[in-house]
Amino acid sequence: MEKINLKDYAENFEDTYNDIQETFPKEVLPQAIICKFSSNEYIVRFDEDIQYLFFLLDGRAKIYIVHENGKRALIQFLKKNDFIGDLSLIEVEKNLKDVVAINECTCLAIPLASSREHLLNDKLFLYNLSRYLGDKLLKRTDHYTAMQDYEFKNRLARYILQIENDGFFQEKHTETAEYVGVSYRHLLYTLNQFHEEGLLEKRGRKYFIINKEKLERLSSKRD
Amino acid sequence: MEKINLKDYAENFEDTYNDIQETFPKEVLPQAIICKFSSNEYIVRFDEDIQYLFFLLDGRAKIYIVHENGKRALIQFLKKNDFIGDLSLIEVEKNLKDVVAINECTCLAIPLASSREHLLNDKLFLYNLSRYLGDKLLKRTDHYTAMQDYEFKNRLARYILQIENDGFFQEKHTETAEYVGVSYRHLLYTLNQFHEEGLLEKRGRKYFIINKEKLERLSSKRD
DNA sequence: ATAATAATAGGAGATATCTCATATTGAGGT
DNA sequence: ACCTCAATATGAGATATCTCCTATTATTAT
Repeated sequence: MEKINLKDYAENFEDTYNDIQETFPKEVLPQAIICKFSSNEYIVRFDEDIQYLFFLLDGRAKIYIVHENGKRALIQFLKKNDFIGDLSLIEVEKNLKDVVAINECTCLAIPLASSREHLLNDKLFLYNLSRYLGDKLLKRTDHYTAMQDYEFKNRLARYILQIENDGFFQEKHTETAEYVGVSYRHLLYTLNQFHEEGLLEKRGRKYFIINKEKLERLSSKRD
Repeated sequence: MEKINLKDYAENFEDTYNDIQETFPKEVLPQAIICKFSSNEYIVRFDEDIQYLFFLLDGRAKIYIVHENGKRALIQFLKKNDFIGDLSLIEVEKNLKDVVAINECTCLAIPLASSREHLLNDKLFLYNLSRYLGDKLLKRTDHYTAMQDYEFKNRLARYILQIENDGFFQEKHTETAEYVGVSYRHLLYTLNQFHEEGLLEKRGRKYFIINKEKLERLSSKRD
């Protein structure tokens, strides 16, 4: 992890810095720094205290919950403008999560010890935080209730459409399996099935969507 | 649904009224009323606009999410001091949920139209709302990730211990099945299995826990 | 009180999904 | 460039869980 002075960062990324100034009360910024994490680096570990509230400025990361039985579930992908440590800030978190950078991640890091009080006394920040948490709650609920009410091929179709890029589905299968909550083996079975049914085509190790309509039908219906 | 004047209610339930005054900014209370819902009555319907922010003062209710494929999932049980309509208040909700009273429910009802602005400008209320949402997010995540990482008998053991009363498990099987996310049929299989393994005993139509330790072991481990 | 509806209960068979084993290929570190 | 570890791929067999059916009790509503 590499630390950068916020001032130095601000000079090179004016637009992002403006966003930051609108999101956080000005009292906390003097203490904030920029942290850069490299791919696969842990931003937060489930068994260590968290010292900062992070705000993701660039890059992608993923949150895992670690269970006592050793299994872990990928519960969310993080992107620009997501918080890390929001639940620790408001002190409701009991079990921390693992947060791992997927590619290089640039984060604003606000020290909790010195800034908590400022943050929790800022009306606008609290309002935004509520909305952020509410939105997260809804998305997570949708994700998980879908697991319960749709069978896997429907959920997979949905996920592919959601994360597809230029018609290509190129997520790591290991990660996909953890996120959609099935075994790696079964994911491959279903991907093959999609292939045989003429929904996807394999190009190198990526899959290309060749029948988007059918995929869309599958994603929202039974079938 | 029966409406009661807040003043009248306050006279009979002083303690609860004190709680209310601490939870909500005083500007909104003059417009608030008390609503009583009877057992199985809908407090909110997924296809109708919500006009009030409700705060549950007494009784139990349950939230369902309704999916396009017709299935619905019980996502949360509500009890005293839970909000209903919190996500609509902050306007992040897209798909409403069904909320159904389990027994008689008494709610404080605050009209959204006239009170939204007051609520969202009150620092203390926003702080409490954030904590409430954060806590809800954590609990819901735990519930659902457990579905993914533990097999059903573990989850059922956990649920029984969580909701047991004086050693009796007496929830409706239909509701339990919807909440823990398995078919009614499979729930019965597993309950019978617990019976055969000497964990539960059937008394009338309730189950009585006769080996709590073993149930606890089952609830947190593989096995 | 009686009909109607919801909850409990269990049988039989189908299948979605898992576990374990094994081989091949790709990427990161020194 | 070489080694190691992670990711991809697939087979075979086991099982957790589902769907559909049919009775028998409770509850609720008229």
